[in-house]
Amino acid sequence: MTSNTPSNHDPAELGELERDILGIVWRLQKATAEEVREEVQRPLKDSTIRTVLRRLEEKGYLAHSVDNRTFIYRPAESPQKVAARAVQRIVDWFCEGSVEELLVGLVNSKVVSRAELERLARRVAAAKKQEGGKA
Amino acid sequence: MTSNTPSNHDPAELGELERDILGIVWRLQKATAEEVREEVQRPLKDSTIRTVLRRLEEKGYLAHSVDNRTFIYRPAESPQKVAARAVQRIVDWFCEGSVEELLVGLVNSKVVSRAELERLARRVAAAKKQEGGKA
DNA sequence: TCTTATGTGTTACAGTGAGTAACACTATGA
DNA sequence: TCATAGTGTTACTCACTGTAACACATAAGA
Repeated sequence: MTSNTPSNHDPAELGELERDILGIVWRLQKATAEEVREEVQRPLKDSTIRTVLRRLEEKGYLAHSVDNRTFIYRPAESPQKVAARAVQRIVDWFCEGSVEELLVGLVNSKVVSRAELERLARRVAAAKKQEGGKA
Repeated sequence: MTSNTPSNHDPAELGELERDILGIVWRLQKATAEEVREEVQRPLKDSTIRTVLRRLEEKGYLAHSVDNRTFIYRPAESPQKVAARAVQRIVDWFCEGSVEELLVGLVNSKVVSRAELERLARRVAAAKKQEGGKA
């Protein structure tokens, strides 16, 4: 078993380095500590990278498998899923659970453009038709 | 001047108590420390409440006016705006800046239902027509 | 087989932020 | 003038994050 705390933690509560490293693993899809270290901007010791990777796994964001005694880390969840959970939290905390409120705010704040939202809605609607309404 | 750091801080980085109290002020629209204390579930000392209120103001979430030497706190920004900023951060961090990715994730994770998104898009489109495309 | 890389496990320490609160000070009303 | 209600200041603890050293194991080469 490699995953620990499934979706208990809050992605927004990650530190900056943790986010960076998580992002790197997401980008590379899978990575060893060494590979991550090559990607990270800051000059960090190997043990630092490994500590962060381990913590990310403890928090449920990563999982690892062992290839010939080398740890290969991979995302335990898709970025989309993690992001969605983060948004869910935001909705709960800041919008009293109303997604509409949130989305209206997103549009008003230009995070999402109206056109974007429309396009997206159409796209989603189309997808629904195709899939026949499954998840 | 009562507002300090306009939108510099990250709403997701608030602690639990801070979020609670911010939520209370948002709900009440305006509140004194005493009023907040009555709303908070935990039995907290007055000074605790006031410390948190002050910190929230320092962080730019609240502003206060003085009514007869009593502080009256009010939101410095709408919840929607704060939430939108929080979402923006999430998009930047977890979706490589792609809102589409995020929204697709939201739908897939059932945070937003397809119908909801469609409705919303229509609503937004309608609003756009009325307002003539202003912010 | 002995040694050397290479990689992991464990442990630690400093800085920061949040939760929590005491205490001192001030002004207002009785 | 005295108590009450409110603010300003300061502080302490805990958890988390960034950062890393060091010890241990094991595969590969001499």
